[in-house]
Amino acid sequence: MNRNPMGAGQPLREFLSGDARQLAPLLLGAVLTHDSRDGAVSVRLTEVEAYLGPEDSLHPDPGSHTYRGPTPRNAPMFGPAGHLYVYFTYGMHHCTNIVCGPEGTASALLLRAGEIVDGIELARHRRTTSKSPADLARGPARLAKALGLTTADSGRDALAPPFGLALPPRPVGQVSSGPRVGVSGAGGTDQYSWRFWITGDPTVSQYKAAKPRGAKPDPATFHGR
DNA sequence: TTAGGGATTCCCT
DNA sequence: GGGAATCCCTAAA
Repeated sequence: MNRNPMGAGQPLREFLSGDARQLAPLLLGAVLTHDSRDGAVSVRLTEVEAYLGPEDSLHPDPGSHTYRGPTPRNAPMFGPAGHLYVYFTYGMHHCTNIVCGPEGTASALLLRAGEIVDGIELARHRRTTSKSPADLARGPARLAKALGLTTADSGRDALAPPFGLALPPRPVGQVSSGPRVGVSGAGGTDQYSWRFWITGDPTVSQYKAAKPRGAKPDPATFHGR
């Protein structure tokens, strides 16, 4: 679980300094651990989404929090790779990103879903409403909840204790991709098919089209497992 | 200072 | 399948 597919000995942080869109499929199967006071929970990532920063003028990303430049909230995304960007949304949920790209750029991978591979009892305790193991981290806010992450963790280094990230020994088999979830406007179209998931994995989140507040989801745009 | 809306989830119908 | 819950961030006045 520690070998680096980009070459033996190359530091993980350098690996993460690459293009988020290329990193996304390689991060599938990686295990993120958070060792808190209550205990450790580890999640094997099964679904991620790439978000880019404003520095690439050829490919602006209107779906990204950094589209309009740096703000206090999104500051970690401009920092070094391997750090966490955690944000609060809908008045009640937290979502977790791993920052990618060289320092100064603002790309990241949103962790959309995963499989709990360690600390399942603690994860279940945190996720009071979820019944089946597959649902514990099925969805970005669920994943953040299972790992016990909040905005207090935003900007912290995911590669150092109490966190840890281990790449899979080899890239996972079949990977699917499609438009990002919940992103309204152009950033949610198939021009930005930057959502990647392990094909057929039962922990991949349910697809829901971005809701323009009052519109119906389009069945034609279904991109599930 | 305020209004608008959100990288969602859960419960109810 | 639809709607509520609920608060923070951002932009605009």
